[in-house]
Amino acid sequence: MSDRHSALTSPPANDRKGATSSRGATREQVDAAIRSGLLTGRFIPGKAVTIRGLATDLGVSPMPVREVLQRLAAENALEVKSNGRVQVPDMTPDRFDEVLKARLLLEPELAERSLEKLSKRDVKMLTTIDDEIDQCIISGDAEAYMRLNHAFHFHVYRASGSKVLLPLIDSLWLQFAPFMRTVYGRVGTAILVDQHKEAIRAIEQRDRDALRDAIVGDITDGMGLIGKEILETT
Amino acid sequence: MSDRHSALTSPPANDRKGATSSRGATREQVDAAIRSGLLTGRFIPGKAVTIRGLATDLGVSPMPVREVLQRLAAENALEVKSNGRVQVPDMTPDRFDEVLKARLLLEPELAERSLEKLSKRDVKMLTTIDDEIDQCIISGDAEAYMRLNHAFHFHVYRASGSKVLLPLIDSLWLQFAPFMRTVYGRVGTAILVDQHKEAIRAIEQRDRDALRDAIVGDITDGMGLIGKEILETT
DNA sequence: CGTGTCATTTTGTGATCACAAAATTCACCA
DNA sequence: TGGTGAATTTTGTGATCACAAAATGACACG
Repeated sequence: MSDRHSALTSPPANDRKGATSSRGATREQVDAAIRSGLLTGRFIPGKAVTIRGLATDLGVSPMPVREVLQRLAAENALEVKSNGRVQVPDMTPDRFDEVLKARLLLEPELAERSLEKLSKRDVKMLTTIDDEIDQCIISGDAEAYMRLNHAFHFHVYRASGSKVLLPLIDSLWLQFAPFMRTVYGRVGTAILVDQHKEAIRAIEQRDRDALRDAIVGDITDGMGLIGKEILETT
Repeated sequence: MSDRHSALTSPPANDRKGATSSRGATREQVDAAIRSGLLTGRFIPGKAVTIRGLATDLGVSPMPVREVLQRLAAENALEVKSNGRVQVPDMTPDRFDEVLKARLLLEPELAERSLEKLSKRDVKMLTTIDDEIDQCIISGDAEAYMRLNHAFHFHVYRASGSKVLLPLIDSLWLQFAPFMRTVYGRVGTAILVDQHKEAIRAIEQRDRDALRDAIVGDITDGMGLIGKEILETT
């Protein structure tokens, strides 16, 4: 067994300390790897995640993995079952509905707060990201789409400088992302509608309400309609 | 040094295995202890929290403490500095304002969703808690007040059965509780106004808007006015 | 009296180990 | 052939260790 579940980008045991080797560097690397894996849907909901498995995949000892798994469990991105087993939580209709409503509650709010902080440079960056998103939708690259969609939203939200709402939204994304990946895998990316252009226009025009509407539209279009899939497929 | 910082209820190395010894029991015990300590203000903001210190306080090995600290750091209840040191985050005006607004955004919403699930038995329980709260305000027992106030709010919120919003609110409480404790220590508990009675009445009458208003009032009264202390004392 | 330096202690981190519980495999029998 | 039991492997957990970085304190010097 040379290759494991291969949910991670598994650099072949490359232990180059050339990068930053400050305090807790290994843990941060593991954290970033697993987080990225969750956000791009490389982990399948319901599938068990083992400490030793991830450790060998990432070429580190089980120790930092244990801590990271606890962190992600605290953010409800992972679920620790009663037997200690860790897995990506299964999505239920109730949970899906709750995450959707929570997103609609928090994200337009934070986007509006970001509005005044967003510069022309940010608009340029967002436009670049959005262009790449268009290509991903056409080419059907779901993983890249998810990564870029996350980048787009959080580029906006991060501008707010929020230290409270932003982590909450982060938690929400970690919760629905793995499930959405399975949805895209089933229905494809063709059904995706790009609502980002209206958001960009709203930012350019400094229109608070229009930005809120664009975010709301993006969330409902991205999750709302295709999310109903779980009600029939299960 | 026999006694440490004594931020915990330090049972004298009582290793009673008599209780539940299921998987991860030690970690849960440590988690509950530290969480409770944060919510009742037994940890001072800005003060460093050491792994070995807590471990010896709780009579366990550093290992479960490490994991719990990571968990709480993920919830922004603790802060890991660049040198790896863990401390209770210092409150800043910006952060305080953000937490306050986030509470006003989430808690009335979840309270409203709880409304239909709350039974007469719950009203009875809430009334009992509120009576004890009154006594704490009179006697000036800030720690008991905080514990009961938390119990009151979360008894309402838990009824909603929420698995998404509830953890987010949990995170918010962990963030502001330690700071509020220092506020109460400075201005006393006499200034506290009890808004819970209106909440109870709203629940009895199944009045959604009244419940929202009561929760909003409780949050603003409890945090809003006295929170302005930090703007002058700093 | 203040200040910089050096030795000591404390602390976090990653690794490894031992153990128990759980899951898995597999042989054996009805 | 199908299921049931034990044997084996896997896995999480708590503890301990070694190491480096950081904090602390002592002490000498200006």
